[in-house]
Amino acid sequence: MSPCFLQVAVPSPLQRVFDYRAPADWGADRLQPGVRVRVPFGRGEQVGVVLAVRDRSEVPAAKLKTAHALLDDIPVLPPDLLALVQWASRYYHYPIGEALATALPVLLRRGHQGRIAGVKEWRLTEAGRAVAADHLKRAPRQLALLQQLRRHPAGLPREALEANAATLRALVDKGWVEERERPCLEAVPASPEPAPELNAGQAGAVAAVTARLGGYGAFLLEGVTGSGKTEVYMQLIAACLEQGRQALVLVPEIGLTPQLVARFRGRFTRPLAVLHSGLNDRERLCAWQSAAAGEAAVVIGTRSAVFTPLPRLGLVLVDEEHDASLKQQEGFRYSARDLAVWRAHREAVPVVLGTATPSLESLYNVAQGRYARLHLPERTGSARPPRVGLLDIRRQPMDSPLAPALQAAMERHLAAGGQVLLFLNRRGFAPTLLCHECGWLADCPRCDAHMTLHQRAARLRCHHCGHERALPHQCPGCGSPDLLALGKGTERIEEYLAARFPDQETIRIDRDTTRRKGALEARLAQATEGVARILVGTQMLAKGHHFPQVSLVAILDADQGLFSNDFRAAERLAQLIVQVAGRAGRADRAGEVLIQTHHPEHPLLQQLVLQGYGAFAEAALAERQAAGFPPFASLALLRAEASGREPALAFLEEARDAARALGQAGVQFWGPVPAPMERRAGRYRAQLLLQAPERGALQQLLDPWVLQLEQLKSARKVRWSLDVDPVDTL
DNA sequence: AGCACGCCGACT
DNA sequence: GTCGGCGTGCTC
Repeated sequence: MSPCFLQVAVPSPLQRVFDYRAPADWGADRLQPGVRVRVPFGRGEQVGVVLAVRDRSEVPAAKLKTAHALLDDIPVLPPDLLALVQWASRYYHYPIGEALATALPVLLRRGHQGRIAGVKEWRLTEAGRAVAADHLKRAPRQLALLQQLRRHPAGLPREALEANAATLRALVDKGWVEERERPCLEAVPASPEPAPELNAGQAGAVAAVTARLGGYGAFLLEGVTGSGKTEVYMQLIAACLEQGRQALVLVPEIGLTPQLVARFRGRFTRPLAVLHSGLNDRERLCAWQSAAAGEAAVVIGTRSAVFTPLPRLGLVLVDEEHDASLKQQEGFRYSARDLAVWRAHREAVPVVLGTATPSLESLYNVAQGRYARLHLPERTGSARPPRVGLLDIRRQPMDSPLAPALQAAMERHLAAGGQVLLFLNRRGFAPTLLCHECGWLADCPRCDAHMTLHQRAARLRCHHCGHERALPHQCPGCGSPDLLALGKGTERIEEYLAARFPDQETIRIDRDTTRRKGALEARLAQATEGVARILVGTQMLAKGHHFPQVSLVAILDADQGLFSNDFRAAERLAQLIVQVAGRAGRADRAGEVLIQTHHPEHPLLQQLVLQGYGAFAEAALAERQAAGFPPFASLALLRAEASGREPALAFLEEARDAARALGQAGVQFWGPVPAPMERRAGRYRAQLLLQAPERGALQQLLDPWVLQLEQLKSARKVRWSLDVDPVDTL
């Protein structure tokens, strides 16, 4: 029997794999790519994934070690998925061992073996449900836990319980609370919701994609808010399930709401698994395994769900394909959308990218004939598109954050029984605090940024590093009590509304008011029910939620997005405006959208308002082409941060020189330059941008370059990362 | 990245 | 005389 060598990807920041001897008694049939092994590494032990099994190794025998344990009988990653992660590792130039570790559920990368059948949950017993509250008058903690469990009769996992071990113990000893195991796949509905009739656009889209089931095809499904994209998704999934295959659905974090899951779950007679960031390790692995075992027929999840093994994959859907959150912004910086397309191609299944506001990349792919465009032109039912208007706020009175015309519109809509949604992408009371006497500004000591004033909390907070301090009563510089809150945030709008519309209930939805678990759901429910007539909030309010009574939407400050250094800022602003506008007038009353700006003549706003997103996108694409920016060029951004400015810049300069020395034609270098906010959380940041008209030229440079970067002496003093296809260059 | 080994300043 | 600073070398 010839000796057996394993090529193993070990989690380490090295762009390399490591060879090990396999013990002679390991069955050759179990040794396949994709199985995990426990191996000695350095002076410790690591869990790695076997990439190849060979009968020889180039590594000198003296250096070779023997693997310790084989953890899987069958590959934890099937060949298709292993290929996906390996491709992504090469494309994004992220070490294969770490890339695999990112793709696997935490428990698997720690070496967990065996199937997880269910997740442990705590719930009230019969006796616990019967107990009267006054039994626990002297034990407020126990009472609180009891009441929490009453609100969640289905049970809660341990970490969701607002109770310490002693409190829980006390209630268990009384026989009021018990632990039980719940299967992680929920029972399917006995009588699923019937599929509604489709309009012509929806039916055409469903027909086009179903015709391609069983082979690769990429589709851009473009439909305004309310045009019924979700229904198209569900009927496509139904067609896929009918063929006995599985469907993968990727959604942005913020869009994966309990309502959406419930809607999907209610429609199919096959089990659905959900993968999102709120799961604990056991829940995540359980869902993952049920997908890998072929039991879950539909997997719906956020970007990391693109790595879920699905033995009978038949369809891939990516919702809100333009959304920046589909790109991981740290560590393994992959685009879940782009990997979804690659995966669909490899596994020969259709992929559908859905959105109301396509990314310019996807529109370009349509123009190139790589994606087929499916259009849902109409809103379902009798809903009509909203009227959109620009509000010139130059020379408006400064004492109100809302232009008189907006206030009048609000009164009109409120009187007519509509809800009003005010959108401002800035939380807190005011962006900063200024001393009227000496000009002192509340700056963050650790960042090149102002601290935001939070009135109710009476704190100054840095939104970039989390640094906090008490709100000063006098200027720390000159002692003057004359401190001015500069600018406006959502909290200040809320305060203003309370004074201006005292009879209307207002609800604020931003990260500050929804930090507590379940708070977002509670507030959204309040908003949907319509008790609150005025809704004010940030981004969170713009995405995915249906407020049927909202008839007026206002964007309070469109100017932030108009003059950013980032080449994608205009695209983002346009998408945001369209998404926010989609919140208006969903039912049968026509909605109204008002955009406050100091630049009503700005071509971007003009184009968007007068001609719509399509015309905007066309113009933006022409600009990108002229400037040589994506999708007409490929970018990579090398970032560095260090304790001082110099080491970061020195590393990037050395990196740039090394790249130039590689002599790859067709790649331009911009920088290095200090990052737009150079100091953040006490660290100095800088970046070097690589731009290439041809993707291939960039990749050919990156391959050898990244290996050299690891060797640079100046790299020791910095933390660096490479971002291929960055979504923001800031 | 960790974590070793390896040479020069202020301390029990 | 040591404890420990972080410079550079390695991980099959």
